[in-house]
Amino acid sequence: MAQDRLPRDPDATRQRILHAAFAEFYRNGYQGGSLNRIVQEAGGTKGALFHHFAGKEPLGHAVVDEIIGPLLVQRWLAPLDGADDPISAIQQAFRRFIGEDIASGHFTLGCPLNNLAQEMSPLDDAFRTRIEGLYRRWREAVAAALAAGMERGTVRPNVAPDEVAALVVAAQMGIWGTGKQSQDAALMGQAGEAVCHWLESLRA
Amino acid sequence: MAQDRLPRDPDATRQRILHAAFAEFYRNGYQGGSLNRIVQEAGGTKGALFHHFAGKEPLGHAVVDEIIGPLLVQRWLAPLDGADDPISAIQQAFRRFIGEDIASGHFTLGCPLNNLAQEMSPLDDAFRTRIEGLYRRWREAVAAALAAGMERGTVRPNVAPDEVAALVVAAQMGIWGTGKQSQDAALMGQAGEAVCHWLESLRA
DNA sequence: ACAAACATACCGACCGGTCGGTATAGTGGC
DNA sequence: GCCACTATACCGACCGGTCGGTATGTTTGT
Repeated sequence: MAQDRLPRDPDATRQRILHAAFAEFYRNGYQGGSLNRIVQEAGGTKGALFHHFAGKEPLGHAVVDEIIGPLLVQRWLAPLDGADDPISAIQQAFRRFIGEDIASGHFTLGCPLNNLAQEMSPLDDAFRTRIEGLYRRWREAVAAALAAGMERGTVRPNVAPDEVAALVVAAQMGIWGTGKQSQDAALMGQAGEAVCHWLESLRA
Repeated sequence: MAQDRLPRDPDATRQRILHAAFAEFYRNGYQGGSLNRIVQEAGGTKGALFHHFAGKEPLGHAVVDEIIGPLLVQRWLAPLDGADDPISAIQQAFRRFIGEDIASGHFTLGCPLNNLAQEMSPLDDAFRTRIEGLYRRWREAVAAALAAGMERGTVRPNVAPDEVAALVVAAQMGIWGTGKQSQDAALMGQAGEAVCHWLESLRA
């Protein structure tokens, strides 16, 4: 049979499947996401998917570890690294990514990490633990940056870094959730501004 | 055949199915929720379910309208009615319901309204619109209470009620989402305290 | 150098099972 | 007797996952 197969490239195939899975789960959730649609979107087959991933669940874990995790670091953790003024850094991140997700229209799909977190946490502890690790790193990074800011004198001395970090992350969940639910960009922006005003009140 | 003869009571049957559906969707989501499990839990059959509801989607709508809606009113809207001091009323609601949901263990399942909102908003506009109506009422009630508080002199004059209301509701989503994700009651309580401290800063 | 032998990458038909939904028969209350 | 109500058997669609098989490297013996 004269099959015109694509030239072999296992890594690229794996990445195509992984990105298709991310998009499918982002749109339809993990439970609602279909492996058939994923392989179709990736231009591959079930055989290829099950060659690279042991099943739907390991595929979901790989999406968290290899796609969503790095995305979180890039968006929310990297800007805090060695920031003299953590409050401004957090404000800038909120304003920038709310703006970007509104511009791209992605805000109607919410936050990929939060989507998976809300769907899977009560159902599958392996998912929950993986996701919790990411959120914990996030909260710890915010708290550490605030504590450093208190040392440097850019953050009010009587704030509790852990408490503020818990609300910063919770607010991100809620704001992206608000955008996804309402599909109202202005409302999402309003909630973001409210966070920025609250953070402003924490300056030294 | 010796059937255990339940007395016929259509309204009670409908309510049993409705409450079983609420519990099933609360635990497994709408897409992951199974009609077979619902009728089993309700002690009924598919025939009874499809007699009282035209299908899964109308059943989901009824859960929102007849169960979740009243729950929202009772928890978050009623305490604001004619409150002289809206900030204290909101703080009390956060502290009370975080405490109740931790005590009951329900915090690991998140907020029923937010769960449905996050799952269904991008998938089904009929769901989204229904849920959005509830959230809009909530935000409007908070904003109105704050505006009234400004009139009475219990709220700082230079706050934007709409903005604060957007963050109050977003924070509720995020805090219940944090509890569901982390399954860490202390962390959820911490985030709640952070909201209360923020609200404190808005007093006149 | 070259082919046999093996490992990897991929294909797509097919599996059992569950899903939401339907058709129809039986039953109790006005 | 009628009809709202409930029960049961059943449907096609789709699910995640499996499997036999094939095409494409890579290694190895001579």
